[in-house]
Amino acid sequence: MGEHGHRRNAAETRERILAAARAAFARAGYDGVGVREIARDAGVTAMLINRYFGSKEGLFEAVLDATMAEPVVLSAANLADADPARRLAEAIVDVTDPGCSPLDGFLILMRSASSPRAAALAWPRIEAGHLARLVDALRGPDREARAAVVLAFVAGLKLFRSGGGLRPLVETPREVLVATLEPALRALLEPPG
Amino acid sequence: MGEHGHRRNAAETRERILAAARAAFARAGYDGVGVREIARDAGVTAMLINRYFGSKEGLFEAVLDATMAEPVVLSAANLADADPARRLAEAIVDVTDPGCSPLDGFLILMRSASSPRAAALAWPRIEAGHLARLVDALRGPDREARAAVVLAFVAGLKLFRSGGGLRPLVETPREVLVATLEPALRALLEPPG
DNA sequence: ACTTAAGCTCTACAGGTGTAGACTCCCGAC
DNA sequence: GTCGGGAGTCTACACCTGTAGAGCTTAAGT
Repeated sequence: MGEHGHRRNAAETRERILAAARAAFARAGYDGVGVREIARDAGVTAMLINRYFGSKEGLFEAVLDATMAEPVVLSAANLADADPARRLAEAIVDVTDPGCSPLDGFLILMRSASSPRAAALAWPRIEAGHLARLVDALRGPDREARAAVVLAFVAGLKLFRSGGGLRPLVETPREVLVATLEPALRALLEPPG
Repeated sequence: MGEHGHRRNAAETRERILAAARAAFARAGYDGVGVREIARDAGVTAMLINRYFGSKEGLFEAVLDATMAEPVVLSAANLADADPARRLAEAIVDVTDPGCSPLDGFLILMRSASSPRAAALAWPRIEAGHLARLVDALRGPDREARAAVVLAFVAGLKLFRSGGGLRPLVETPREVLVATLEPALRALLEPPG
Protein backbone atom coordinates (compact mmCIF):
# COMPACT_ATOMS: atom_id res chain seq x y z
CA MET A 1 0.00 0.00 0.00
CA GLY A 2 1.57 3.21 -1.24
CA GLU A 3 5.24 2.39 -0.78
CA HIS A 4 5.81 5.82 -2.34
CA GLY A 5 9.44 6.08 -1.40
CA HIS A 6 9.63 5.33 2.29
CA ARG A 7 7.43 4.76 5.27
CA ARG A 8 8.20 5.67 8.81
CA ASN A 9 11.15 3.49 9.64
CA ALA A 10 13.86 4.91 11.86
CA ALA A 11 16.56 2.35 11.07
CA GLU A 12 16.09 2.62 7.33
CA THR A 13 15.98 6.40 7.45
CA ARG A 14 19.18 6.41 9.45
CA GLU A 15 20.85 4.32 6.77
CA ARG A 16 19.61 6.64 4.03
CA ILE A 17 21.06 9.61 5.87
CA LEU A 18 24.37 7.82 6.33
CA ALA A 19 24.54 6.90 2.66
CA ALA A 20 23.72 10.41 1.51
CA ALA A 21 26.24 11.88 3.94
CA ARG A 22 28.95 9.48 2.85
CA ALA A 23 28.51 10.38 -0.79
CA ALA A 24 28.32 14.07 -0.01
CA PHE A 25 31.37 14.13 2.26
CA ALA A 26 33.38 12.13 -0.27
CA ARG A 27 32.39 14.59 -2.97
CA ALA A 28 32.86 17.86 -1.14
CA GLY A 29 34.45 17.27 2.26
CA TYR A 30 33.21 18.17 5.71
CA ASP A 31 32.94 21.89 5.15
CA GLY A 32 31.84 21.56 1.55
CA VAL A 33 28.33 20.35 2.21
CA GLY A 34 25.59 21.63 4.44
CA VAL A 35 23.28 19.49 6.48
CA ARG A 36 20.37 20.79 4.42
CA GLU A 37 21.86 19.35 1.25
CA ILE A 38 22.54 15.98 2.84
CA ALA A 39 19.05 15.95 4.25
CA ARG A 40 17.55 16.70 0.84
CA ASP A 41 19.49 13.82 -0.73
CA ALA A 42 18.19 11.53 2.00
CA GLY A 43 14.63 12.78 1.59
CA VAL A 44 14.37 14.16 5.11
CA THR A 45 14.73 17.41 6.97
CA ALA A 46 17.95 18.95 8.21
CA MET A 47 16.79 18.76 11.79
CA LEU A 48 16.28 15.04 11.65
CA ILE A 49 19.99 14.65 11.16
CA ASN A 50 20.60 16.43 14.42
CA ARG A 51 17.93 14.34 16.09
CA TYR A 52 19.70 11.16 15.03
CA PHE A 53 23.35 12.12 15.17
CA GLY A 54 23.41 14.99 17.62
CA SER A 55 25.14 17.38 15.26
CA LYS A 56 26.86 17.60 11.91
CA GLU A 57 30.07 16.52 13.60
CA GLY A 58 28.31 13.49 15.05
CA LEU A 59 27.10 12.53 11.61
CA PHE A 60 30.63 12.89 10.28
CA GLU A 61 31.98 10.54 12.92
CA ALA A 62 29.30 8.00 12.17
CA VAL A 63 30.16 8.10 8.47
CA LEU A 64 33.85 7.67 9.21
CA ASP A 65 33.22 4.70 11.45
CA ALA A 66 31.06 3.11 8.79
CA THR A 67 33.55 3.46 5.94
CA MET A 68 36.55 2.46 8.02
CA ALA A 69 34.82 -0.68 9.16
CA GLU A 70 34.64 -2.00 5.61
CA PRO A 71 37.52 -4.32 4.75
CA VAL A 72 39.17 -2.48 1.92
CA VAL A 73 40.94 -4.12 -0.99
CA LEU A 74 44.33 -3.57 0.57
CA SER A 75 43.78 -6.47 2.89
CA ALA A 76 45.76 -9.57 3.66
CA ALA A 77 43.71 -11.54 1.15
CA ASN A 78 45.36 -9.72 -1.72
CA LEU A 79 48.80 -9.86 -0.23
CA ALA A 80 48.65 -13.64 0.20
CA ASP A 81 48.44 -14.01 -3.56
CA ALA A 82 51.21 -15.68 -5.53
CA ASP A 83 52.15 -12.31 -7.04
CA PRO A 84 51.07 -9.78 -4.43
CA ALA A 85 52.49 -6.74 -6.24
CA ARG A 86 50.63 -7.53 -9.44
CA ARG A 87 47.48 -8.31 -7.56
CA LEU A 88 47.71 -5.16 -5.46
CA ALA A 89 48.41 -3.02 -8.50
CA GLU A 90 45.24 -4.27 -10.13
CA ALA A 91 43.25 -3.73 -6.97
CA ILE A 92 44.54 -0.21 -6.56
CA VAL A 93 43.85 0.78 -10.14
CA ASP A 94 40.33 -0.59 -9.85
CA VAL A 95 39.57 0.92 -6.50
CA THR A 96 40.93 4.34 -7.38
CA ASP A 97 38.83 4.43 -10.52
CA PRO A 98 36.63 7.52 -10.57
CA GLY A 99 33.20 6.58 -9.32
CA CYS A 100 34.35 3.70 -7.20
CA SER A 101 33.22 4.06 -3.61
CA PRO A 102 35.18 1.66 -1.34
CA LEU A 103 37.83 4.30 -0.77
CA ASP A 104 35.32 6.90 0.31
CA GLY A 105 37.08 7.01 3.64
CA PHE A 106 40.24 8.25 1.98
CA LEU A 107 38.42 10.77 -0.14
CA ILE A 108 36.53 12.06 2.84
CA LEU A 109 39.70 12.43 4.81
CA MET A 110 41.48 14.23 2.02
CA ARG A 111 38.64 16.52 1.11
CA SER A 112 38.19 17.33 4.77
CA ALA A 113 41.85 17.82 5.58
CA SER A 114 41.15 21.53 5.48
CA SER A 115 39.13 21.63 8.69
CA PRO A 116 41.37 20.73 11.60
CA ARG A 117 38.31 19.48 13.45
CA ALA A 118 37.37 16.97 10.79
CA ALA A 119 40.97 15.92 10.22
CA ALA A 120 41.48 15.31 13.92
CA LEU A 121 38.51 12.95 13.81
CA ALA A 122 39.62 11.15 10.68
CA TRP A 123 43.35 10.49 11.12
CA PRO A 124 43.08 8.18 14.14
CA ARG A 125 40.41 6.17 12.38
CA ILE A 126 42.58 5.69 9.29
CA GLU A 127 45.42 4.56 11.50
CA ALA A 128 43.28 2.15 13.46
CA GLY A 129 41.62 0.80 10.32
CA HIS A 130 43.50 0.73 7.04
CA LEU A 131 46.99 1.30 8.39
CA ALA A 132 46.73 -1.39 11.06
CA ARG A 133 45.39 -3.93 8.56
CA LEU A 134 48.15 -3.20 6.08
CA VAL A 135 50.87 -3.35 8.72
CA ASP A 136 49.58 -6.77 9.73
CA ALA A 137 49.86 -7.99 6.18
CA LEU A 138 53.43 -6.83 5.65
CA ARG A 139 56.64 -8.61 6.59
CA GLY A 140 60.14 -7.37 7.13
CA PRO A 141 61.60 -4.24 8.69
CA ASP A 142 59.97 -0.81 8.90
CA ARG A 143 56.52 -2.26 8.35
CA GLU A 144 54.75 0.79 9.71
CA ALA A 145 56.63 3.24 7.54
CA ARG A 146 56.25 1.10 4.42
CA ALA A 147 52.55 0.60 5.03
CA ALA A 148 52.05 4.31 5.55
CA VAL A 149 53.89 5.07 2.32
CA VAL A 150 51.68 2.64 0.43
CA LEU A 151 48.60 4.26 1.92
CA ALA A 152 49.80 7.71 0.94
CA PHE A 153 50.47 6.39 -2.55
CA VAL A 154 46.95 4.99 -2.84
CA ALA A 155 45.47 8.18 -1.45
CA GLY A 156 47.34 10.35 -3.92
CA LEU A 157 46.20 8.19 -6.80
CA LYS A 158 42.61 8.23 -5.62
CA LEU A 159 42.65 11.98 -5.27
CA PHE A 160 44.36 12.63 -8.59
CA ARG A 161 41.87 10.40 -10.40
CA SER A 162 38.77 11.97 -8.87
CA GLY A 163 36.86 15.09 -9.59
CA GLY A 164 38.48 16.30 -12.76
CA GLY A 165 41.81 14.88 -11.84
CA LEU A 166 45.09 14.70 -13.69
CA ARG A 167 44.31 13.89 -17.30
CA PRO A 168 46.87 11.07 -17.81
CA LEU A 169 45.64 9.25 -14.73
CA VAL A 170 42.08 9.33 -16.03
CA GLU A 171 42.75 8.53 -19.67
CA THR A 172 45.56 5.99 -19.52
CA PRO A 173 44.20 2.46 -20.05
CA ARG A 174 43.97 0.16 -17.09
CA GLU A 175 46.69 -2.27 -18.18
CA VAL A 176 49.27 0.47 -18.65
CA LEU A 177 48.49 1.88 -15.23
CA VAL A 178 48.75 -1.55 -13.64
CA ALA A 179 52.06 -2.21 -15.36
CA THR A 180 53.35 1.14 -14.13
CA LEU A 181 52.33 0.62 -10.53
CA GLU A 182 53.39 -3.02 -10.26
CA PRO A 183 57.17 -2.61 -9.97
CA ALA A 184 56.84 0.35 -7.64
CA LEU A 185 54.57 -1.62 -5.33
CA ARG A 186 56.84 -4.63 -5.49
CA ALA A 187 59.62 -2.42 -4.16
CA LEU A 188 57.45 -1.26 -1.30
CA LEU A 189 55.99 -4.65 -0.38
CA GLU A 190 59.11 -6.75 -0.48
CA PRO A 191 61.48 -6.27 2.42
CA PRO A 192 64.58 -4.43 1.21
CA GLY A 193 67.72 -6.51 0.88
CA MET B 1 59.94 58.42 9.43
CA GLY B 2 57.49 56.09 11.08
CA GLU B 3 58.09 52.94 9.04
CA HIS B 4 55.60 51.40 11.42
CA GLY B 5 54.86 48.30 9.35
CA HIS B 6 54.08 49.53 5.87
CA ARG B 7 53.64 52.72 3.95
CA ARG B 8 51.36 53.25 1.03
CA ASN B 9 52.91 50.97 -1.51
CA ALA B 10 50.60 49.15 -3.85
CA ALA B 11 53.09 46.60 -5.14
CA GLU B 12 54.31 45.63 -1.70
CA THR B 13 50.79 45.42 -0.34
CA ARG B 14 49.84 43.19 -3.24
CA GLU B 15 52.69 40.86 -2.38
CA ARG B 16 51.68 40.76 1.26
CA ILE B 17 48.15 39.80 0.28
CA LEU B 18 49.46 37.08 -2.03
CA ALA B 19 51.71 35.66 0.67
CA ALA B 20 48.95 35.63 3.26
CA ALA B 21 46.54 34.06 0.80
CA ARG B 22 49.02 31.38 -0.19
CA ALA B 23 49.61 30.35 3.40
CA ALA B 24 45.91 30.44 4.20
CA PHE B 25 44.82 28.46 1.13
CA ALA B 26 47.52 25.87 1.76
CA ARG B 27 46.36 25.54 5.33
CA ALA B 28 42.62 25.45 4.86
CA GLY B 29 41.76 25.29 1.16
CA TYR B 30 39.68 27.63 -0.95
CA ASP B 31 36.48 27.31 1.01
CA GLY B 32 38.21 27.03 4.34
CA VAL B 33 39.30 30.64 4.65
CA GLY B 34 37.40 33.88 4.29
CA VAL B 35 38.73 36.97 2.62
CA ARG B 36 38.44 38.79 5.93
CA GLU B 37 40.91 36.38 7.52
CA ILE B 38 43.37 36.67 4.66
CA ALA B 39 43.03 40.43 4.78
CA ARG B 40 43.72 40.50 8.51
CA ASP B 41 46.88 38.41 8.04
CA ALA B 42 48.02 40.82 5.36
CA GLY B 43 47.20 43.83 7.49
CA VAL B 44 44.61 45.26 5.15
CA THR B 45 40.87 45.28 4.64
CA ALA B 46 38.84 42.61 2.96
CA MET B 47 37.67 44.99 0.30
CA LEU B 48 41.18 45.83 -0.78
CA ILE B 49 41.55 42.26 -1.92
CA ASN B 50 38.62 42.70 -4.24
CA ARG B 51 40.05 46.02 -5.41
CA TYR B 52 43.29 44.29 -6.39
CA PHE B 53 42.15 40.86 -7.53
CA GLY B 54 38.54 41.42 -8.52
CA SER B 55 37.18 38.70 -6.29
CA LYS B 56 38.19 35.86 -4.02
CA GLU B 57 38.34 33.62 -7.07
CA GLY B 58 40.67 36.07 -8.78
CA LEU B 59 42.94 36.02 -5.76
CA PHE B 60 42.94 32.24 -5.84
CA GLU B 61 44.00 32.19 -9.47
CA ALA B 62 46.77 34.65 -8.77
CA VAL B 63 48.06 32.49 -5.92
CA LEU B 64 47.96 29.38 -8.12
CA ASP B 65 49.88 31.09 -10.89
CA ALA B 66 52.49 32.26 -8.41
CA THR B 67 53.10 28.87 -6.81
CA MET B 68 53.07 26.97 -10.09
CA ALA B 69 55.61 29.29 -11.59
CA GLU B 70 58.21 28.27 -9.01
CA PRO B 71 60.52 25.55 -10.28
CA VAL B 72 59.83 22.74 -7.86
CA VAL B 73 62.35 20.20 -6.69
CA LEU B 74 61.01 17.58 -9.09
CA SER B 75 62.82 19.25 -11.94
CA ALA B 76 65.25 18.00 -14.53
CA ALA B 77 68.15 19.11 -12.36
CA ASN B 78 67.49 16.32 -9.90
CA LEU B 79 66.84 13.74 -12.56
CA ALA B 80 70.14 14.42 -14.29
CA ASP B 81 71.97 13.21 -11.21
CA ALA B 82 74.08 10.07 -11.27
CA ASP B 83 71.51 8.30 -9.08
CA PRO B 84 68.22 10.04 -9.89
CA ALA B 85 66.06 7.75 -7.76
CA ARG B 86 68.12 8.35 -4.65
CA ARG B 87 68.31 12.05 -5.32
CA LEU B 88 64.58 12.32 -5.98
CA ALA B 89 63.75 10.31 -2.87
CA GLU B 90 65.74 12.73 -0.75
CA ALA B 91 64.16 15.72 -2.44
CA ILE B 92 60.66 14.33 -1.95
CA VAL B 93 61.18 13.52 1.71
CA ASP B 94 62.56 17.01 2.31
CA VAL B 95 59.92 18.83 0.37
CA THR B 96 57.02 16.93 1.87
CA ASP B 97 58.28 17.65 5.36
CA PRO B 98 55.60 19.36 7.45
CA GLY B 99 56.18 23.08 7.36
CA CYS B 100 57.93 23.12 4.02
CA SER B 101 56.32 25.50 1.59
CA PRO B 102 57.51 24.79 -1.98
CA LEU B 103 54.74 22.31 -2.47
CA ASP B 104 52.05 24.76 -1.47
CA GLY B 105 50.56 24.40 -4.91
CA PHE B 106 49.87 20.74 -4.25
CA LEU B 107 48.47 21.38 -0.81
CA ILE B 108 46.23 24.12 -2.11
CA LEU B 109 44.95 21.88 -4.86
CA MET B 110 44.27 19.02 -2.48
CA ARG B 111 42.69 21.08 0.22
CA SER B 112 40.55 22.79 -2.38
CA ALA B 113 39.57 19.66 -4.28
CA SER B 114 36.24 19.93 -2.52
CA SER B 115 35.01 22.96 -4.44
CA PRO B 116 34.61 22.04 -8.08
CA ARG B 117 35.22 25.68 -8.97
CA ALA B 118 38.59 25.79 -7.29
CA ALA B 119 39.58 22.36 -8.59
CA ALA B 120 38.71 23.34 -12.14
CA LEU B 121 41.07 26.28 -11.82
CA ALA B 122 43.87 24.26 -10.25
CA TRP B 123 44.12 21.05 -12.31
CA PRO B 124 45.08 22.66 -15.62
CA ARG B 125 47.78 24.67 -13.88
CA ILE B 126 49.26 21.55 -12.29
CA GLU B 127 49.28 19.87 -15.67
CA ALA B 128 50.88 22.81 -17.41
CA GLY B 129 53.43 23.30 -14.63
CA HIS B 130 54.63 20.34 -12.63
CA LEU B 131 53.38 17.58 -14.90
CA ALA B 132 54.85 19.08 -18.03
CA ARG B 133 58.23 19.63 -16.39
CA LEU B 134 58.35 16.08 -15.09
CA VAL B 135 57.30 14.58 -18.42
CA ASP B 136 60.14 16.47 -20.07
CA ALA B 137 62.60 14.98 -17.65
CA LEU B 138 61.52 11.38 -18.15
CA ARG B 139 62.60 8.94 -20.86
CA GLY B 140 61.03 5.81 -22.20
CA PRO B 141 57.44 4.76 -22.89
CA ASP B 142 54.32 6.02 -21.12
CA ARG B 143 56.09 9.11 -19.90
CA GLU B 144 52.86 10.99 -19.20
CA ALA B 145 51.33 8.20 -17.16
CA ARG B 146 54.51 7.56 -15.19
CA ALA B 147 54.99 11.25 -14.49
CA ALA B 148 51.40 11.56 -13.32
CA VAL B 149 51.83 8.57 -11.01
CA VAL B 150 54.93 10.13 -9.49
CA LEU B 151 53.05 13.37 -8.96
CA ALA B 152 50.18 11.55 -7.28
CA PHE B 153 52.71 9.76 -5.10
CA VAL B 154 54.29 13.01 -4.02
CA ALA B 155 50.91 14.59 -3.42
CA GLY B 156 49.76 11.72 -1.25
CA LEU B 157 52.93 11.89 0.81
CA LYS B 158 52.67 15.65 1.22
CA LEU B 159 49.06 15.38 2.33
CA PHE B 160 49.65 12.49 4.69
CA ARG B 161 52.54 14.32 6.34
CA SER B 162 50.69 17.61 6.83
CA GLY B 163 48.21 18.79 9.37
CA GLY B 164 48.26 16.00 11.89
CA GLY B 165 48.98 13.40 9.28
CA LEU B 166 49.67 9.70 9.49
CA ARG B 167 51.85 9.13 12.52
CA PRO B 168 54.49 6.84 10.92
CA LEU B 169 55.05 9.33 8.11
CA VAL B 170 55.69 12.10 10.59
CA GLU B 171 57.80 10.19 13.08
CA THR B 172 59.90 7.91 10.90
CA PRO B 173 63.43 9.30 10.55
CA ARG B 174 64.44 10.83 7.28
CA GLU B 175 66.93 8.14 6.23
CA VAL B 176 64.42 5.33 6.64
CA LEU B 177 61.86 7.21 4.61
CA VAL B 178 64.38 7.90 1.87
CA ALA B 179 65.43 4.26 1.81
CA THR B 180 61.80 3.21 1.53
CA LEU B 181 60.98 5.57 -1.30
CA GLU B 182 64.13 5.05 -3.32
CA PRO B 183 63.44 1.62 -4.87
CA ALA B 184 59.83 2.54 -5.59
CA LEU B 185 60.88 5.70 -7.38
CA ARG B 186 63.56 3.83 -9.29
CA ALA B 187 60.86 1.56 -10.62
CA LEU B 188 58.83 4.53 -11.75
CA LEU B 189 61.67 6.54 -13.24
CA GLU B 190 63.42 3.82 -15.18
CA PRO B 191 61.72 2.69 -18.35
CA PRO B 192 60.27 -0.80 -17.83
CA GLY B 193 62.05 -3.67 -19.55
C1' DA C 1 -12.15 4.86 19.32
C1' DC C 2 -8.83 6.77 22.22
C1' DT C 3 -4.22 7.19 24.02
C1' DT C 4 0.75 7.13 23.65
C1' DA C 5 4.90 7.89 21.89
C1' DA C 6 8.02 7.58 18.20
C1' DG C 7 9.08 9.66 13.77
C1' DC C 8 9.50 13.76 11.64
C1' DT C 9 9.03 18.85 10.40
C1' DC C 10 8.50 24.10 10.97
C1' DT C 11 10.07 28.42 12.45
C1' DA C 12 13.48 31.10 14.05
C1' DC C 13 17.97 32.87 15.31
C1' DA C 14 22.69 34.26 15.78
C1' DG C 15 26.68 34.34 13.22
C1' DG C 16 29.44 34.08 9.06
C1' DT C 17 30.09 34.61 3.74
C1' DG C 18 31.47 37.43 -0.59
C1' DT C 19 31.14 41.80 -2.41
C1' DA C 20 28.88 46.37 -4.25
C1' DG C 21 29.07 51.40 -3.52
C1' DA C 22 30.23 55.41 -1.23
C1' DC C 23 33.56 57.15 1.63
C1' DT C 24 38.14 59.01 3.70
C1' DC C 25 42.96 59.75 3.64
C1' DC C 26 47.35 61.21 2.15
C1' DC C 27 51.21 61.71 -1.21
C1' DG C 28 52.96 64.40 -5.01
C1' DA C 29 52.54 67.91 -8.78
C1' DC C 30 51.49 72.43 -10.02
C1' DG D 1 48.50 76.45 -1.10
C1' DT D 2 45.50 73.51 -3.31
C1' DC D 3 44.02 70.09 -6.07
C1' DG D 4 43.98 65.37 -8.43
C1' DG D 5 43.87 60.82 -7.87
C1' DG D 6 45.56 56.57 -6.26
C1' DA D 7 45.63 53.84 -1.75
C1' DG D 8 42.83 52.12 1.49
C1' DT D 9 38.49 51.80 4.40
C1' DC D 10 33.40 51.75 6.13
C1' DT D 11 28.81 50.38 5.88
C1' DA D 12 25.49 47.63 4.19
C1' DC D 13 23.18 43.78 1.92
C1' DA D 14 21.55 39.42 0.53
C1' DC D 15 22.54 34.85 1.28
C1' DC D 16 23.87 30.72 3.66
C1' DT D 17 25.38 28.04 7.82
C1' DG D 18 24.39 24.90 12.07
C1' DT D 19 21.06 24.10 15.42
C1' DA D 20 17.67 25.04 19.45
C1' DG D 21 12.77 24.46 20.64
C1' DA D 22 8.18 23.83 19.79
C1' DG D 23 5.00 21.60 17.00
C1' DC D 24 2.74 18.24 13.89
C1' DT D 25 1.72 13.34 12.09
C1' DT D 26 1.36 8.77 12.02
C1' DA D 27 1.76 3.82 13.56
C1' DA D 28 0.83 0.74 17.18
C1' DG D 29 -1.43 -0.80 21.76
C1' DT D 30 -5.58 -1.65 24.18
